Amino acid sequence: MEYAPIACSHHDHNHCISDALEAARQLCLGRGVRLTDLRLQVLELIWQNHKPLGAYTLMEMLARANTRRVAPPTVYRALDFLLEQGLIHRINLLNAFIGCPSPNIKHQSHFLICHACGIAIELDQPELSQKIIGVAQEAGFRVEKQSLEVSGLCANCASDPAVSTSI
Amino acid sequence: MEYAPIACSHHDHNHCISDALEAARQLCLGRGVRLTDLRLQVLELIWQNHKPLGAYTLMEMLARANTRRVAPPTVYRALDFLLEQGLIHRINLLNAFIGCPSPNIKHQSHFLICHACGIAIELDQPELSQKIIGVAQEAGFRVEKQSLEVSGLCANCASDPAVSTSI
DNA sequence: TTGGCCTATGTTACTCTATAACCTTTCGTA
DNA sequence: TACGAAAGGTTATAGAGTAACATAGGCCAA
Ligand SMILES: [Zn+2]
Ligand SMILES: [Zn+2]
Ligand SMILES: [Zn+2]
Ligand SMILES: [Zn+2]
Repeated sequence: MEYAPIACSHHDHNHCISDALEAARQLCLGRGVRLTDLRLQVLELIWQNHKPLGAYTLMEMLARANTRRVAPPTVYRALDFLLEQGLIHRINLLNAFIGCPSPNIKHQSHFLICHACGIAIELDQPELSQKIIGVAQEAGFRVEKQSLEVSGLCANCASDPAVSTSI
Repeated sequence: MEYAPIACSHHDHNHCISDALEAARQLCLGRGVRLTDLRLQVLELIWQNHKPLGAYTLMEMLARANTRRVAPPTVYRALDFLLEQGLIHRINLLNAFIGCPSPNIKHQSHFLICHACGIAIELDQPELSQKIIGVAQEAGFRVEKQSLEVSGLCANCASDPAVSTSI
């Protein structure tokens, strides 16, 4: 393996969570938008691990945490906010949502998705974004948003499927 | 504009349709799989233009053409077959399906999608596929399937939105 | 500090997308 | 012609997302 993405290796995930939440707080403060309790709670749930979560899974988690029913619009509105602020990405392949590790930097949505363990690894490859823009321009196309979703096996699952599901 | 994708220019679309259907017939014959009336009909409907169609839109079109109700599983089974054979692609961004112009050649699903006129332009860029595989390999990831969905404005819509909706 | 406004959340009902399960028909082959 | 497999029909239901309207909470100006 050339380099192990953090999502794909054993690591202190509490660190991922606290970093993400702190970044979100700073970002919202700086932009003058409100990171309400609900929005923060949804973001925290999404960051529970590196696997994309569906809106209805989040709904159940919210309902359990708050010991009351939570309806779809509640969670979708929070998700919409987080998407707008770039704090999460939507994985179209899975109808699911995942936290963005670098919400401060404007970038495209490029993911590696393991169909064995379910993790989604966000790529940070501006060069790839540029390449895609170049290819599009050759066709006279004006790019607004890219979504690259590569499915396959992550490093762990490729070497030992049994182990990686526990991460 | 550097080169105009056929989907994006005025062209004899009947030619697109007949080419696609003939290619499908040959491909299925060669593989020993059955291109039934229903499957052919769905493929033909999908090739109606270069815009992805949803399963429920196809259902209605089928119902109208056959003057009887058509239930979801009917169309989804046909779509599954066409997907398996590589005769169509699924656009996750739109929950919709579009005909593949080169089903004979194994390739990845790379699309430019215009949000103004709705057309989807399939890219043919093996070099881009390789680049993506390379980037994934650097993360120890074994690629099985790529889905690149770029949204923005096609050449027509970028220059004159009013015109292009009529293509 | 109060009133009013804007934003966020709650609630109900609904649409759109997709699949499970089971039955009937059709097709190719023995 | 009879049989087994594959395809299609039917009903019901799961899963994902939104519309529309009511209520609550924060913010600011008078
Ligand atoms: Zn982590
Ligand atoms: Zn994995
Ligand atoms: Zn055409
Ligand atoms: Zn267009």
